[in-house]
Order: sequence, then C-alpha cells, then structure tokens
Amino acid sequence: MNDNQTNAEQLILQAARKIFIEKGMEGARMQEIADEAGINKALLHYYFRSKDKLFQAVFLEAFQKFLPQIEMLLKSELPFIQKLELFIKNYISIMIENPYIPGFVLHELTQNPQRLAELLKNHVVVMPEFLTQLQNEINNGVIKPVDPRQIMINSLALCIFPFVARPIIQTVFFGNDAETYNAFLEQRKTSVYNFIKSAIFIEKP
Amino acid sequence: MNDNQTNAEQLILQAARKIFIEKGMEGARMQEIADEAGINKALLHYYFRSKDKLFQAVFLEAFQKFLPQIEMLLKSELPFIQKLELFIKNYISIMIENPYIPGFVLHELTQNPQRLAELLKNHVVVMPEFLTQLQNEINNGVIKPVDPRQIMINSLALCIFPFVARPIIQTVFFGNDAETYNAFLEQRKTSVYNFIKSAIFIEKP
DNA sequence: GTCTATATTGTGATAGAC
DNA sequence: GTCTATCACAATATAGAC
Repeated sequence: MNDNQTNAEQLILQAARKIFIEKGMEGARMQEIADEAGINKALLHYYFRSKDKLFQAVFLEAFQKFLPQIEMLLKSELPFIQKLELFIKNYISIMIENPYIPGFVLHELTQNPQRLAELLKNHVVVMPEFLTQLQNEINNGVIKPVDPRQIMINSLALCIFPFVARPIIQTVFFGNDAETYNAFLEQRKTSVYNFIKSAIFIEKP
Repeated sequence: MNDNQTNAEQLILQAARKIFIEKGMEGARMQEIADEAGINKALLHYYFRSKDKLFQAVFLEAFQKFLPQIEMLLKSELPFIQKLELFIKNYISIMIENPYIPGFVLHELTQNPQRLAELLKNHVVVMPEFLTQLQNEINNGVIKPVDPRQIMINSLALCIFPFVARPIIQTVFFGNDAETYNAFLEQRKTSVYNFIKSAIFIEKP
C-alpha cells in the first residue's frame, strides 16, 4: 500500500491540463497526453473512459479557477471603485499564474457555446443586482453616465485581452521578449485601474 | 467557354472561409468544406493540393483584412486623438462585418506564433515612430503621462475583446440575444472613443 | 475539370496478458 | 493497475475513369 493509488490519475490530469490548454480539444492527441504523463495510452481510457470525459475534467477545472474572483466582485458590499481595484489586482494575478487559460476557455466556449448555459446556471443570478448597484452610483453622481454594461465589459477587456492576444502583442510591442512582457503585465494591475478610474469617475472640485 | 473557369475555385474558397473561420484549422474537415461548396472532396486537392495550403489561403486573407486600418492609424499625419477616433470607428465596423475573424486569427496565431514573424516583416517598422509621436503628445501635455504601449494595447483591447468573447458576453449580459448585442457593438464605435478620451486626455480649464 | 473508388495514415478506443 | 497488441473508423490524399 503506497500513495501511488491515485498517483497515475494525478499524472494524467496534469499532463492533460498542459496539452489541452495548449492545443485545445481538437488539437490535442491522446498519445501526446500519455507521453507527457509518462504512461501508456490505454491508461487514459482506464481512468477517464474517453477523450471527451478527460477534456471535460480539464475544462471545468480551468473555468472554475476564475469564478471565485467574479463572485467576489459581484457579491461584496464595497463601493464600486473599491471592488474594481480588488478585482483587477486579483484577476490579473491569477492570469499571470495561468496565462494560457483565458485563451483556452474563450476558444472552447466559442466552439461550444451551449456549454456555457450549463456552467452558469448558479452564477448569473447576481449579475442584475450588481448592475443596479453600479447604476445607483451613476445616479448619485459618483460615476459618469455610461451604460453599466459598457463599464463591466471594458474592465474585463482591459484585464483579459493582453493574455489572449499575448503572442501578437509580445511580438509587435516587445520584440518577443517574455520577461519584458511579464513586467508589463505586472504593471497593468495598477495601470488598468488608473485608466478606468480616469475614464469613468467624476472629479470632485 | 463560360465563366465557370474559376467558379469552382471561388466556391471552394468561400466554403473554406466559412468552415475554417468557424472551426479552426484542427476542427475543420475537408469533407465538410466540400459539402459546403457543393462539390467533391477530390476537387479541393485538385485546386489547393492540401488542407494546409487551403488553410494558408484563408488565413492570409483574413489576416490582411485588418491590416489597412492599422497602416492608416500608424502612417497618417493627424494628431493622435483624431487618428484614434477614425481607427475605432473603422476597426469596429470591419469587425461587425466579419465578427468571427478576430477570434479565428487570434487562436491560429496562438497555435502557431512563428507564422506572425513572416506576416509582419513589412509592417512593424512604422510602430516605433508612431509610439514616438504618441510620446510627444504626452510631453506636450495633451495626453496624460502613461506608457504609450499601454494606451495602444488598451485601445485594441476595447475594440477587439467584445468580438472574441462574444458568446460569453452575449449570454451573460444580453440574455443571448444577438440583435441586442449587435446594437451594443454599434454603440461602441462612439462609447469606446469617449472612454479612452476621458481616460487619457488632459482637460484644459 | 469533375467524379468514384481506393490507398494510406492517424487516432480514439478496447481486448486480454500479466 | 499497467502494459502490448489490435480494432474500427475517421480523415487526408491520390489514382484513374469519364
């Protein structure tokens, strides 16, 4: 009796994570995942029955990695500006640690949008009240009169885009130097916040 | 002698465009492209030799669809704020007409980043002088002191993201109603410009 | 140029020994 | 549980008739 009971399963998941997130469902090969895990192809089926099942496991895990931050943003009682600052910092931090997940999730949801309905069953409910809160702050003269959805989507865009377009941006603007680009992404934790704040908050004289 | 000489080739390209852009290189099937074109699978190889060659044709065309706008942005002699306004309007317009190309190009370049070096050989050269012009306007006190690359990337993010994340955004914020989302995208031609202007331009008292 | 038929290789999945 | 060997079918590509 050793701790290898579930060791193979973990090795497989780890390998599948890497390959699926890098190549996507269609681009990934079971053989490549087996090689990466250092085990045999048949074992993949022994533990996960099919490629699709294995993919589901990886995708769900990747998707959920980002949900807690969004829940936090939607549910807390802080004023919007403080929520925003927290969200940007935390969200970009998670993406720096998992830089390929955003592109992966985006692509797979584009290929299979019906999956999204399933995943969001228990989560979208709080969205309307959050938009209402934002609208209230607009009515109170704290924030400029802009469609709250535009604000939300702009915030997400500024956080996520530098990760999903990484190859292009890194090549065009940073001479394809990963180190420099990582430093740039780090800066964005504050620069994105300042950018949005300047864009939507009304200056008090 | 009829005008069908190149008709088959055009039918194939049109079908390949649709299937490749929708499913990507790995997800697309030659059979599906043939069916879509209403011709036989063998004809695809007669005209384009291989799946990869056919894909190259589609990808290059898609990629180049967005280059003229970027060239315009980089090369014209207008002050930055006017360039920006023009760019956003034109760029979003093209994406509304070709909503799936941004995600397609992004995904394929992520899968195959070395392709980008080839494609950009004659284009990146003007980037440094453009960033210099932007830096000058910062020095002149027209624009807030922000890293010019952050400004560029933020502008691109705000334009492109709503298209690459369409399935998610449309579902979460718009009850999956395409009509409403299209109207929303239309609004962004002005709202994105106002957003950026508020964020980076210094108000003269 | 366009088709049918077929070759060839790739890939997910299973059988069965150990 | 883990492996080797193999199946079954999918997918790209080609040969050859018309």
